[in-house]
Amino acid sequence: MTNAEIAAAFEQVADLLEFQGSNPFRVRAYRNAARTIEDLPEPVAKIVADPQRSLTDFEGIGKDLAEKVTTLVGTGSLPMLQELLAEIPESVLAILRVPGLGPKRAAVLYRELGIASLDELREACQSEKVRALKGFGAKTEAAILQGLDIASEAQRRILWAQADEQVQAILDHLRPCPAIEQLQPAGSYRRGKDTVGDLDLLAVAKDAKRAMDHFAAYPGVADVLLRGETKMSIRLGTGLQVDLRVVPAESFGAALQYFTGSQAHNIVLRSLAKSRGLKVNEYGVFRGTKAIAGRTEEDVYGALDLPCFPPELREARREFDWAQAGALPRLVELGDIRGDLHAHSTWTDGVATIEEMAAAAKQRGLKYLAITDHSKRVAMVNGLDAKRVRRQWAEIDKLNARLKGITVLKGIEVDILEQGGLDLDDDVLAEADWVVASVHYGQNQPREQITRRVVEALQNPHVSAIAHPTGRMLRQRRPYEIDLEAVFKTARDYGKLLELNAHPVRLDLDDVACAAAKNHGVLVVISTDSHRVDGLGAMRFGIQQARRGGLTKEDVANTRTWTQLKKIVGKR
DNA sequence: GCCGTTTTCGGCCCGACTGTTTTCAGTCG
Repeated sequence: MTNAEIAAAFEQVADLLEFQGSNPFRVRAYRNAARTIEDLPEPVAKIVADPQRSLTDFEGIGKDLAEKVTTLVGTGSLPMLQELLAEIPESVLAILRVPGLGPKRAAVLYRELGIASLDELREACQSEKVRALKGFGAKTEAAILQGLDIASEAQRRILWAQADEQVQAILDHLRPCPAIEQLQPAGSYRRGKDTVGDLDLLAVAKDAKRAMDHFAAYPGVADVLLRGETKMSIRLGTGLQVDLRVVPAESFGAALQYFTGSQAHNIVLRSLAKSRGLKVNEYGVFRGTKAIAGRTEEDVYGALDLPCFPPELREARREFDWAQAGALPRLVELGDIRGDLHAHSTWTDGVATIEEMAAAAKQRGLKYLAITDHSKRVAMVNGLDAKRVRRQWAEIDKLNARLKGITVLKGIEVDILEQGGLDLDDDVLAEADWVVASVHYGQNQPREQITRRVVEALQNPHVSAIAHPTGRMLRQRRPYEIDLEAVFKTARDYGKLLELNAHPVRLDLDDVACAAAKNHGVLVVISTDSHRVDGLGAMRFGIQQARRGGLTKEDVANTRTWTQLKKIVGKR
């Protein structure tokens, strides 16, 4: 069983227990354990199999949950979960996803009216049976019906890049408002999560009412969900929910800290404060009733003797341990990047010439750019055979002779063939500065076969890196199945790199995988896989993920000069 | 169910908003 599957089982247990009205802290214990396991940089099965190690060493996993994990790994199922499912139909869990309905009310609906599915819920609301229940009323009934519509509207998380567009548009709308003095987006958007569920905006305003009126007048607003003194929620026509909070200037830092989250990070922070006789809320840090911090985030963390964590690290993973040890990693930054090592040109499916790409890279301050067009197997895009790639490289040599301030590397994105092996002969690859290998075909093969192909490619002396190693290549396609553990191990043993493809919809090496690579001592290379000049701008998406994975400048290969880098990958 | 510079019991983050209440429970983040 994979970590994700084990985590999902625990999440389901938590949902069911919550529905049953169990001790909320017990529910939280299951959710915490699910998170811990999901974030683990190695397969939990490996830890279980190792007699030297114990699952209870991990945060939030005690004796009981360690046993349950062992059961799940060994048998693939969990008796406790089966028992819960025998008592409660799985379909009721969908009801918990309806906005405004939590475990308490869902349980009343199930107990009093036998409602066990979304369809039954809609039916009961429409026939006005729900309003008769104690604690419910006509307004609640209407709210549930509206919530049902939202739930069925595939209300899923959107990609960070899509959220970014909407954030910028809203900020542009809000900034001219004279009542607003400070404005800052928070939430998972600020933490740079690969996907965003809703947006949180934070403002300091002379006049909260005017600020909210201005917010409500944003042309993209479809619906005002709620509006109070300090908080207002709207839903955009795009389906995205946006919350605006108005806070006093002396609380701005505390509010920014609080609304940036994550929730798990805040829980740890507040517990820590409590153990020191302090209280943290969105208005500040308090000793008794006296505020001792709140204006800036630095003050808030500082009052607790903590460094101001970069938002990307605030996930209650390891940041508090790092801070305690005084060893918070200095995360990689966009400015550290010296070169881009995956780009296409008009020779295959790119839309810009090599020279145009090089000029754009130089303009972005890069010192080198590898042109890695496809090899011949990708016939659809006129992939390069030995003859054409050599012609391209001769042209790059000529180009380099007249370019100043940037070096174009002679690269290739060589296909890892279905039956194994690479799409170009070793004598050709040997002439390249930079070789990325990737799986484009045979993605439905069994896990062992794909793993073998990639591992074999990593063992080829001419290969520099594997592109999209987790197989998350296209948004709409399911990633291929691969034994990442084996890939990390081989990459480490052979001194090869794994590529974090920074395309906004192709986040192939996510934050957890980045952390795992680091854990295995494997360097990551962040590349944009650009097919056009503005594609080079996607580097920032990759940086975000790498930062979330705790990667420093040293963990990312393309922060090196090309001279340093080619020693790492053993090129001439 | 986890956890321990108040350690094996008794805690577990904290506040805003809403609707149905007549002082508060439920939900959300």
